[in-house]
Amino acid sequence: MVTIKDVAREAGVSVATVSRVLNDNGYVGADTRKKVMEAIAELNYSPNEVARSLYKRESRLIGLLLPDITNPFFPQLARGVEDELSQAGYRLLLGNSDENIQKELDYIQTFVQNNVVGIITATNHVDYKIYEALDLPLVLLDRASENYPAVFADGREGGRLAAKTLIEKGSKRITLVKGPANIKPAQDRFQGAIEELSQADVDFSVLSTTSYSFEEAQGWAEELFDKFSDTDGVIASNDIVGIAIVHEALERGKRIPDDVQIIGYDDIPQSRLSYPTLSTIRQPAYEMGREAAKLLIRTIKKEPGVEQTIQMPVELVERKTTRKD
Amino acid sequence: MVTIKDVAREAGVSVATVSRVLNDNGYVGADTRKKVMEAIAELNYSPNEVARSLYKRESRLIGLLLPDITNPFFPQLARGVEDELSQAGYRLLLGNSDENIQKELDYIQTFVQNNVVGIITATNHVDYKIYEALDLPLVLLDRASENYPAVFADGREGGRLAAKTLIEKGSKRITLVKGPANIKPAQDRFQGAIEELSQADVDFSVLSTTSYSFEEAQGWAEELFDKFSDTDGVIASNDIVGIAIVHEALERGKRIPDDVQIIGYDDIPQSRLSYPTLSTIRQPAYEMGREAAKLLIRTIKKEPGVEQTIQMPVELVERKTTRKD
DNA sequence: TTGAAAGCGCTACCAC
DNA sequence: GTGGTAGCGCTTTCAA
Repeated sequence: MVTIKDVAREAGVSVATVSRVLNDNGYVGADTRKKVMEAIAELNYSPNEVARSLYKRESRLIGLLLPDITNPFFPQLARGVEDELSQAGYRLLLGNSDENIQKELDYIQTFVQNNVVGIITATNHVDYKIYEALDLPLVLLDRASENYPAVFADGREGGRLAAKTLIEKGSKRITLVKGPANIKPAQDRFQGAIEELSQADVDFSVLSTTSYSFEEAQGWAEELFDKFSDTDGVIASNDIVGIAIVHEALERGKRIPDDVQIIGYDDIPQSRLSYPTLSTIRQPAYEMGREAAKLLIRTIKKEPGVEQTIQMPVELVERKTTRKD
Repeated sequence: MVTIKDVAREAGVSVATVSRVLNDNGYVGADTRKKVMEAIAELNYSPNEVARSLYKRESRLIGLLLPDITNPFFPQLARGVEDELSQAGYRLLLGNSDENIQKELDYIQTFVQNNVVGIITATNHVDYKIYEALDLPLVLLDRASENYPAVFADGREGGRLAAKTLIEKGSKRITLVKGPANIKPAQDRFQGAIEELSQADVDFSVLSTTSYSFEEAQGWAEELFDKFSDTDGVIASNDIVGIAIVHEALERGKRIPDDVQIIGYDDIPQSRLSYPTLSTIRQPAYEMGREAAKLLIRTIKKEPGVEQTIQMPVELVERKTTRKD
């Protein structure tokens, strides 16, 4: 490993001087600077971040905590976060919590042990006690909060929009799929949909589900049509479940959208590849990730007047599982 | 921040002693140990990994370099890696390279700067010059190599299997979709398919594509049926493209699998949610991730006789886009 | 069985 | 403008 000492020796100056040119602060004579630069290039030196981090008590690392990168909504978030962060010179320490509190605690702890300068968490099972004690910039992603900066989409409005869409397009016996109870955003969109459905002149029923997983989605879809075989409009808890429902409807010989309309939630990339393509409520996941990263960077830099909360717009994406008018 | 000094003071011992109980080495009297443990608990102390890392010149961090987490094949790999690694007490520094050599170099450099103890890379655009100079355990994931430990699935065999399947099930005018030229595994499976097709008594044609992205998949599918409208069997370059092709075939009024059979590659989770469900060649992505992590850990620990290379089996998953016999 | 102290690579303060 | 050096939190000799 080549260290600052080697560079100093090579350039015939002191380590202090090398450090100055490295960090571009303090006075350094033009030719001294040149010598140092040459030595750096010559030795192919790059500073040890660990030593820096130790001294300055802060790294260029940021912790990102996700429920499960395997759920196609999260890679988008993660990518948005990374793209913004890496551009600003930060690197990502990644953890998947599976909404398991112990894993979450473990990751938070190692984030701290590694001197991260901030944390972004998209976890729902948040135990505020840890976060409270955390003396670190924190931003919540895909989750609202009164206590922390947060970036999230308007779930309630999204739920309303989904319901309104099906109602306007003529569904009369709507089935609303309720996502996992412990996932806050799932409940928000559920509430929004309920509000809208309650005010309208339609029958509706609710199917309770406890997961978003690919493995189980098919099961929920079957259960749905077993229980509510005559439904003519389904509001899915997310796109995975929505795609599974489309699939199952076709399997049972229903015509989409004539016999049954289906609307998803999230707008994951594969929704436009389903057949028929899935109408859905879009959350701008990638942009949410970017915004969260920007917000975090601003709070790290202690910029004044940083908004506590960014609510991203939700949007109807009309494709082929809803009727044309 | 509570440091080892605080603990030492609280316990009435020296920092050396605290360090000894922390690392469980050297002699420590039973009651001294007890006092220290109590102080640690009392102060809720956990050691600063950065300081440790600096002194020992190695961290508990591992760098993971991926082309793009947004491509659904990679979250599975990543999750496998993480599950295995975190269990062994390692944490993940994550980077997406987009197959861009500069990003790759940047990430590698910061991995090194942060004292990672090893690197796993699933990048194809590998510039061996950097890796050669790297004095660090490295394992290649989803990529074969003679020079480095690697975990990958048998692409050639997979390609063969895909072709053989379509041939056996009666396709006579097969279209083979060739994946991006710079992606090694894509070429392996392509070669395997070519081999098999060449030996068989069928016509076939090749469609060249340059990406795996969701955005463009639809375009490839359209191009395919525009150019080869009478094809009765398609070997897709991966499942994303496969799903897009299924979609487009249906759109054009073709019956699947009667008019055209389609076989994908990877077995990403959403393949079983497509309609009809996609027959495909499965790569055990999650397990590949785990194996890569295990392999890395073993080489880090310098265990003797570590295999240089692990080839994972590839497997036909028959679903609804191929005929039943 | 324990403590003192050097030193990991770097930054920042204080002299000159 | 530049160099010497203390010190970031920890581990590991070396002595006692």
